Amino acid sequence: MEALFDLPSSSPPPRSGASSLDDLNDQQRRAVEHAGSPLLVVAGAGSGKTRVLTRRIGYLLAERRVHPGEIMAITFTNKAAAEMKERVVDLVGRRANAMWVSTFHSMCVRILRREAKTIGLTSGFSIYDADDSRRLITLVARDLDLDPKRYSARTLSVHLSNLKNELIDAETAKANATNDLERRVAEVYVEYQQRLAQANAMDFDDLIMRTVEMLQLFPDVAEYYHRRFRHIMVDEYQDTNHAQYVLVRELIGKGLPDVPPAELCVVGDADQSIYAFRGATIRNIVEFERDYPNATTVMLEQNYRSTQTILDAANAVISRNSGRRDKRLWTAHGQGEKIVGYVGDNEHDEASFVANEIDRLVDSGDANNNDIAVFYRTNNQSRVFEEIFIRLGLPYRVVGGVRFYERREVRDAMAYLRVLANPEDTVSLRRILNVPKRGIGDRAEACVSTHAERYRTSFAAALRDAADGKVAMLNPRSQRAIAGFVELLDGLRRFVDDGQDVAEILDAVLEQTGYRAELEASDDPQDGTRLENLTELVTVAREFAEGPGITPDDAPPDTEAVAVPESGSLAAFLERVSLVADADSIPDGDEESSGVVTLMTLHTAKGLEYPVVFSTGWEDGVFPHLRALSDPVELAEERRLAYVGITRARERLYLSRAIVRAAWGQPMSNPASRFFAEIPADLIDWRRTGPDRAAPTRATTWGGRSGGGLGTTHRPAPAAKWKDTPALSLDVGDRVNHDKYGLGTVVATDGAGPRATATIDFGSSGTIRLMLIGSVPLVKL
DNA sequence: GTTAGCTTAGTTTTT
DNA sequence: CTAAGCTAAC
Repeated sequence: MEALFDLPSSSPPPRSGASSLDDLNDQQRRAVEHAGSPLLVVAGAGSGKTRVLTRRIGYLLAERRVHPGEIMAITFTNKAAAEMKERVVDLVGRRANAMWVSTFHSMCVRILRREAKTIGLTSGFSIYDADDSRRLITLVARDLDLDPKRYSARTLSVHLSNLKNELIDAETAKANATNDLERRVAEVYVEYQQRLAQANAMDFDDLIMRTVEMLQLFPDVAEYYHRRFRHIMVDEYQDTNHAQYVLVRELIGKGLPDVPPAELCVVGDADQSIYAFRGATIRNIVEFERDYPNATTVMLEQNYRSTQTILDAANAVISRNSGRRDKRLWTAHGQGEKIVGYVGDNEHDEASFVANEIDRLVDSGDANNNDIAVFYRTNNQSRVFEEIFIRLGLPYRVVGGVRFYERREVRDAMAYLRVLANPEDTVSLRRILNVPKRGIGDRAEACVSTHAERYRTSFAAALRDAADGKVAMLNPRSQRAIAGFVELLDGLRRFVDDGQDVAEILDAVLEQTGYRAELEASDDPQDGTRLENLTELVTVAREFAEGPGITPDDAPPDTEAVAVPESGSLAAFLERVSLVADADSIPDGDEESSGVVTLMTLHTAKGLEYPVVFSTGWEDGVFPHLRALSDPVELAEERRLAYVGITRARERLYLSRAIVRAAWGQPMSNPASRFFAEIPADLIDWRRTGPDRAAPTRATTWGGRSGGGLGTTHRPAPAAKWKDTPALSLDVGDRVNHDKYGLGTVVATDGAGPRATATIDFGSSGTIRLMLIGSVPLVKL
């Protein structure tokens, strides 16, 4: 949350010789100096890409006489944007503030608010996040009588998002639908967009799509931006989706007689693309040279972060992905320590190994807690680590998981604020209609909703009608409750009209709605935490309101009439919160967070680095994830995730797995991650390779890819496609032999395809549930 | 209209 | 196992 208040740091005087490039390597320097055609910087992990970006900006300003106002730099996170701006300010001073350095989304919001009139919007529109969007989809799907099993809000939401990421609008989707699912999705899409418009709201994907739409539809608007922005830079280009790709093209322009296309510089690493599941296309970076035929490419391969051992492991793993641009990271740092491997009997054993090892490293003075990070594939894996860390009194911090702004109580409070700012915000309005309980139940809500539909009016207007007794079938008790609610909102809105600050408004909301009182009266221990979170939110709001007068983008007052919300205002607060998820709460070694071990998913780890990294849960079915095992495309993405994980480590890397891990309450035995076999054996020092008693025979029928866990010699996995399913089809009663557990009898089977499992009685070795995926070291006798 | 108990379905998630 | 969503009884 701290990122909410990142202010431009008080600028030290510009360093003399801001444009001296002596401290850059040849490639970095080429990237900084390149001029005149589109530039792709392929920046391997740890190769100093942020440095190149900021220095390039500094160079543009100092040497090429570019005005800061002509530069737009786009990132994916607010944190990255704030960091970049800060570094440029350090380099060239305050005038850097005239640049636009922001995320795709906040840049679009800024443009959309400025041009709201052009496309028939009110500038105070709400921004719906995934949760809001899903709620609206649920409402729409229900109204369309869709079977919630076949068309879950989740599924629909994924499809809608994909369409928007491809810039396909509702009508086109409808016209092009070829099967039942597509037709249904298109129907939902059409209705959903209507409801969004009615609620004066946009979802995240709309922000991009509508900006593109506007630039394409209104050449004069586009021309304004073409004239203004002469340099466009995009960070993490491998994470852009199609819509963002087109947006960049539109911002650059095709060139006019007196306005050549803007100069483009993109930076990225296809090997670190791990967000394909959200629409990111590796294509954008891979095909850059085709998209921009006169483009220049610079490759940054020298790594300034890790030891050669770590880089060798990373190179070896990622080289298994096909169709990639070959790129080999190297360092001048030297070989360094071997990677430490560990095989635990179960996840608790694995976690205590990690904890003990951390203890040892800290005791011996090799590391501080805050030098250390523990990575895992999925959030639920953090639990075992937390348990043992608590037991041992090891200070830690979990990044991610349920985020502050996603907590129910915080969302409820924010929904009130949103309704106050945008009365038509239906999703927020319906969310708080009966929260806290005030006797407006499903039935009453349905009556109001029906009324709104019949009279083609908004839900908000229908609510007022209900309060006035104009809604059919509504019982007097509900009518009174609704009247009370409408009055409550009107009362609260007066605070807004009086120009009270966000904190005061929020406080009034919590007080007058009885939300706070309800939590205080509760004896549910969870409610205590909820109360704390709300207090925290009030604090956040207060700091925001009292913050020095800067606009949400840290932008200086624009000379043009820009519809940026007034600083510290309710609208500004809402915008900030909508566009900042607090993934920025990552401890970065400063006072507040020193001495704390950091736990996070591999995804969250991207862009970070730690002297000591524990990457855990290296098991087929966990990492790579079960859902990726049977799909080569998804498997390739998991491999990139492994690459990201490995390259986060500066000096020491630990890779571990557990033989048995509880999954959904049941113990599951997972084979070693196939990625183990992709790391040259001589890079790993196995601290433990499995149960001490085990001296199993290797089964060879399916390749025996038991990973390094057996401590056997490294054997490279065959390059391409593994048939993971059906690996082995078993029935109750079958006799089997397992590498580790020996002879057993199948007592139950469950699931099909990649999810098939068998519960097997191994006699003295116990009864264990196994996944029947390709690499399970099991043979049917 | 509310709530307790049941069923069901479970990656990752920068905005 | 756990959280969320739904049905059945207060």
